[in-house]
Amino acid sequence: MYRILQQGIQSRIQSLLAERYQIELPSLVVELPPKLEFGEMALPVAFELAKRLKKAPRAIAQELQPLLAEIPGVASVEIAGAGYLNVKLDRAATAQRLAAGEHATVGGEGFRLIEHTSINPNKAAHVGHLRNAILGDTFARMVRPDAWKPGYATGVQNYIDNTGVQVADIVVAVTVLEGMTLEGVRGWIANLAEREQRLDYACWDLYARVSQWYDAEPEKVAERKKLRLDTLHAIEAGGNDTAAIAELIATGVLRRHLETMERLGIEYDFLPRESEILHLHFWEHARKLMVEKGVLYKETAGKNAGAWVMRRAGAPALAEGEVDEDAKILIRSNGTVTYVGKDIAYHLWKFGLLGLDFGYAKFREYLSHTCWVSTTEGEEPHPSFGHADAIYNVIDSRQDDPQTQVKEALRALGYVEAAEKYTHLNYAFVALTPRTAEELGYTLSEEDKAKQYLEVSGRKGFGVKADDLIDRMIGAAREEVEKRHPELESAERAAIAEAIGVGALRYFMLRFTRNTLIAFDFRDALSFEGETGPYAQYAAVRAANIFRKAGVEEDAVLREFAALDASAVLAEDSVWEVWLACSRLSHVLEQGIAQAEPAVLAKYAFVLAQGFNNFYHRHHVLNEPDATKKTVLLATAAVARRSLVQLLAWLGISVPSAM
RNA sequence: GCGCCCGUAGCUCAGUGGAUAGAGCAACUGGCUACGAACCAGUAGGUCGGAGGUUCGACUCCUUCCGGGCGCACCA
Repeated sequence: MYRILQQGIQSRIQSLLAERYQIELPSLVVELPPKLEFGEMALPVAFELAKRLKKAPRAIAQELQPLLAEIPGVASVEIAGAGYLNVKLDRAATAQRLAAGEHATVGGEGFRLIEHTSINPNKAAHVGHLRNAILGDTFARMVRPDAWKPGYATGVQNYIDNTGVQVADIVVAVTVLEGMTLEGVRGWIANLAEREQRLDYACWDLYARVSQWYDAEPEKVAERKKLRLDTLHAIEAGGNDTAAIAELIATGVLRRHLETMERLGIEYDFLPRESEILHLHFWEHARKLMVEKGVLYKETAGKNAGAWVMRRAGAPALAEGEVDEDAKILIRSNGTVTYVGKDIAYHLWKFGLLGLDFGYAKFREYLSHTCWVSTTEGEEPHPSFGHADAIYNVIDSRQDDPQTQVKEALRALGYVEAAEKYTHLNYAFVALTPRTAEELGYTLSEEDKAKQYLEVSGRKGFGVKADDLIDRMIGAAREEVEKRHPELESAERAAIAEAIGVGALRYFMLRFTRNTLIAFDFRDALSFEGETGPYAQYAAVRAANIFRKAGVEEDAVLREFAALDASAVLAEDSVWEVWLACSRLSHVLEQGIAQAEPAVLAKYAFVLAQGFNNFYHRHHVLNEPDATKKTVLLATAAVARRSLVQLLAWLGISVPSAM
């Protein structure tokens, strides 16, 4: 609603300026003033014009003032300071439109592909993976179509590197360290399942063990590393027991990852696997394309002689005969492809530029849709997943370089538009505070204890496992629910605790902007007070409680409200502030999408909840003697609750039945 | 060496070139016979890492320096 009014005022001013001064202002700043006494919208436009018109800002503001005051929805315009134009809205009119559900639409054409999670399937997911998945899932919720917005057609995929060296490591661990055969592995997995033990947890320890084992005896390092490489090659080749073991473990661990993520409401549409990129020869096609266009060339001199390379983004032009030793190697001298090479092929596929497609098979059924996995053969019919118009890769900032390289390959191949629609949704990694590391039972060196944070490492088995964290969050919520609501049935208490625990976790991962490094600490994460998910949930629950106790329906209240003159009640700032905050919903969503920054919404959820809690405390709705005022207060609660529930849904946070 | 990110209250973080730099936590004061306090009100807490520059105006842009982190492999 705020956005609609804002757009109206913007276009009005733009046409005014064009008429009067023949000035084109493509973008116009309209900001929310720091205090309500300055109105609802502040325009510093007079400052901007002062130089171009060679007039004092205040004089310009005075000229614009009466013209702005005529805009529908605007109650008054004041000039403040050196030339701010402060707009006050017609509160009652704005509130009526808001109550009727009017809001700016968000959405557009084109298929958007969001890739997130992408955990190597050789160990349990940890807290760093949670940040990735929660960021990606939230962004998908912000963008995709739903009951509130048309949105953008969206596909969510989770890339599975099932043939990488990490998988080879876990195969070495079970075959060499544990001495299992293919049959043995099958039995082991079945046995774990019977005892309800998590395969990914078992692999977590094995992976850490085998990583140490490689380097444990100096004279055997070369031999063991060779074993690892041979294992990797056997997996890549396929059609042997080693590959079968890898497949069993990778798929088993992948299923666990999907279970873990589903606990947080995170689902996927498609799981492209590296094994298919390999077996369907994606790279061969990409290579041909790149060689044809001269993007990929064989280096003949210098340190990279014999390898096939590609120039880096922004590399300076070369003189005749000069060698670019900084070029990125895509094919090693021994003929094998590097990670970036495979990634280029995969991204050509994403944009439908490769001329090849995966086979597709059903992998998992969610309540509302199917998740597909890549295969060589595949089944028909299947949905289409490539041919994206825009892509978003949720990948940690440590991959900035390779990501830039893939984008550069697209650009160099002439796919400039695709390169521009390629967003690396990057974020800083998650580390652990020394205190939390010690709490988890790791022994730290004095040097480590002094650090601000410690980097998690799957290889070292150092980190907080995702399921453990989720268990703890829900457990902590459960304790609170038991205390507060002993009267409720156990199943309901469990459901409430789950909503709160998950809400707290998701909010915790979203409240930091993407490039803020999170030093994870249990004490912070387990807090349910202040700027947290439960705080926002609580505000929504309180609003719902009003209606439960009053025994009236929100819709009925809003209908009644539509027939009222609410201006007297809305003149009270403590009431109007809630409406104003709610009116910014689509504005903030649009902003969050434009910046690809879910933290914008998380922050806003807190502000909205805070506004409502404040209102709740100042106005005792059910005891209100004046009938008109009571209806307006009820409508305020209804709109606040509706806005909060919608906003939290985009954050993947549900509102429990009680708190 | 080159590239990217960060430095804001005791701690954790917000802050599209614009008004007196804001929250949460922690500390201290106060508020439940209420739509249940997972809440609210208040107090205290700042050379926005340092120095220059651009601008009517800089936490925000530029330069430089100082701290901290990450990335730049014929590892994946």
